[in-house]
Amino acid sequence: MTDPFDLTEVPPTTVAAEPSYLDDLNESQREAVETTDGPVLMLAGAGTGKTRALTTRLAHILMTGRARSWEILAVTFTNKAAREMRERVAALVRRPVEGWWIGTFHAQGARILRSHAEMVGLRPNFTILDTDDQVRLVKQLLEVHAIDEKRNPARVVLGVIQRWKDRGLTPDKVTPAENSEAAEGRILDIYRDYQERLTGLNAADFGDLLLHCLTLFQRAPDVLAKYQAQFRYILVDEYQDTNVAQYLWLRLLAAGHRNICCVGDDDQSIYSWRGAEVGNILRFEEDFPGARVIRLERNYRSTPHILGAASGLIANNESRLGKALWTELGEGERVMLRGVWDGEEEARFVCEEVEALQTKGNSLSDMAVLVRAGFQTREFEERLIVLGIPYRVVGGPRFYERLEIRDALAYLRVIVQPDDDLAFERIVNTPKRGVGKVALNTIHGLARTSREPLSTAVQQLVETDEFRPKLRAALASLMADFKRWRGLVGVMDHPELAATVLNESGYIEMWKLDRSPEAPGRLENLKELVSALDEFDSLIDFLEHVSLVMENEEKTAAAKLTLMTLHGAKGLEFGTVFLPGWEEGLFPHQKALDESGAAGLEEERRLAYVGITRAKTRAYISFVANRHMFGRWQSAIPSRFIDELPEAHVEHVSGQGLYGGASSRGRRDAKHRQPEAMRDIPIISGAANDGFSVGQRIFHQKFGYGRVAVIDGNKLEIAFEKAGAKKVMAEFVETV
DNA sequence: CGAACTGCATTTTTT
DNA sequence: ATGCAGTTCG
Repeated sequence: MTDPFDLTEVPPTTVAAEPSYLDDLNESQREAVETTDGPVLMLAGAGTGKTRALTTRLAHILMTGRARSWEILAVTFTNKAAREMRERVAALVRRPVEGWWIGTFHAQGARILRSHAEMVGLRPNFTILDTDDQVRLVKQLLEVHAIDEKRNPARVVLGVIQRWKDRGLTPDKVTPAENSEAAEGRILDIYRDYQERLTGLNAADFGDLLLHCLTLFQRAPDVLAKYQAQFRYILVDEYQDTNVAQYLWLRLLAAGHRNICCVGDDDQSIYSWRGAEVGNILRFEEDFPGARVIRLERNYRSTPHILGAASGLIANNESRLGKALWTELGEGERVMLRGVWDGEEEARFVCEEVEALQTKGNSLSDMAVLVRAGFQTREFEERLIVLGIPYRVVGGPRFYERLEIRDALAYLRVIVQPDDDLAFERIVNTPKRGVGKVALNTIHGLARTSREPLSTAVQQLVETDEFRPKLRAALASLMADFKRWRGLVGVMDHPELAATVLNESGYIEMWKLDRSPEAPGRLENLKELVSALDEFDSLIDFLEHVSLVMENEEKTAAAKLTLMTLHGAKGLEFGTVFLPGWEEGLFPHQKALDESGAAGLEEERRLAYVGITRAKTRAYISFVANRHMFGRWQSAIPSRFIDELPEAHVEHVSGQGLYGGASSRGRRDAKHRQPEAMRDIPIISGAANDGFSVGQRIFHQKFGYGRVAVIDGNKLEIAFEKAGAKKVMAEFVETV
């Protein structure tokens, strides 16, 4: 100790005693915090204090002066996780934390992209599309390409494109073999056009936020180098959920110093269907040679029986890194297993237990029913209503995804960005202005031929006689309204402006006149939207927030029983967890088995593992003999996962032997396909708008034959033989 | 153009 | 059963 040359006892940057925040950590957590440099894989099992380790690590890097707040990049998947990390780090370092890079992959991607948008053909104020916009765009492209939407629904095509994006594939990188796998190899064309349209719209979808970054880093090594130098430390949460694009993004950013710490649990990888690659975490040591792998195996959440049941189950999986969770908690209760006749009885059983536990002093807020699929909540809700037990269903449509909110946002978008065609199209006939398919086609046709935004096309069309007077007046008034509203930006404060727009557009009125039961709620939501605007500095700020942070702000007042999907439950914990519906076909879900085979089964098993490990003290698993699904009764057999639970940790509670009956998993007849012969070919030939001369005889689809009277640019005044004098766009006139 | 009718599929979800 | 989307009728 007194040897002046022995520096091993003295940490490089701290002089005094060890910082107190390290005291609360166990040995492996501490190792994860203090191994600041070089690649680290923190394998953190369920309930092992991973968030604590991660946030403390971040704080440690700051407090020891290894980096300043803007030099640490911390990425998460959800805004919720990002917020939690921010709050916890802020609490640890106890000083304002400005300008730091803690956020979702997408938010960070967007932040980088806004600074270098021009490198990928965008302007810095690009729009971020929501799913709705994407689907509508793909739909339009399918029409243009005359692809049968029955065989290739827009959602499916978009899915293929998104999976490509998840894998970091820009259109030029998609191989012919991959392209040929769906829709007769025509999706790549759609993908190309889709990207082109996005660029034209100055828009990016979520995948682009990362993909464009990759392109940017490749095209501009100096920009990449700048970020590599800036982010001296990188932290990644839920690494098992990263897709290839995110992996490449991280690898590029970490390439220099390799100070990257990835936290995850291969046993909790349940998102492969949306592009997550478990391979990323399994391959970490190869990707980052010399990586330190630190296992967090001490569990602070669950009793030994619960851990034993979960561990025994997950041990049936082949591809995993392997962990052995342990706990010092007392033994506790075994996992309770119950078989019942049908879903109704299952709901009754669960609710009885809920009431019994409540009587014993357990709070409803500490119990949850975790289901495989959303429809399963229905039977529980019915029973809960009968018994008057308060509950909440997590995972319904989120605030910003509601129809009325999207409509309202579309109005605001058109005000801020007049050439936001997707938004414009959404609201041009909402409320009804008499704009039908035909009128919309006309507008689209003009916009396409003259390469203008839809709103410009409409502006031009209302100066002609193309539309019947009523429609023309309605559109003219809409365009005038937009002009006026745009004039109010900066004059009126934005919540007031939003209210004005919603009122004057007739949108509010539309819902007031609507007598459906949802209408009042929708009006409520609109009010909420307007007041939400208050918290932002401008409309633009607000719209940026909405596209990236689609959040459900739930005000939790009274204690309620939680109903949600297993997927939704990841990362949460409850004293008591009910896991109903453990039947073959439902869990593991037939679709997962059909589509992904053995890998699908393993993912379902991980989902089961996630479910059990949510429980602190009690877990109930139940299954029925008969399940009412899709309007049919099906006899069911208990899930294979039930057999995989170690006997020592489970207990069958009364009501055994009710299941029986062979599984009758009816194979559906192969459906014969209907050849689709009809195609809607656009009628209007794109005749160039030049070459007209006064007196020339022409033909118009709607007004018939006539002669050109006046030529005003691309607007023509025609003396029609039957319809009289009209102003029309040259695009819609054919020479005879 | 919009309302009524018919056929059809029906997991999981974030940004 | 149910809801959605596409087609047909007024």
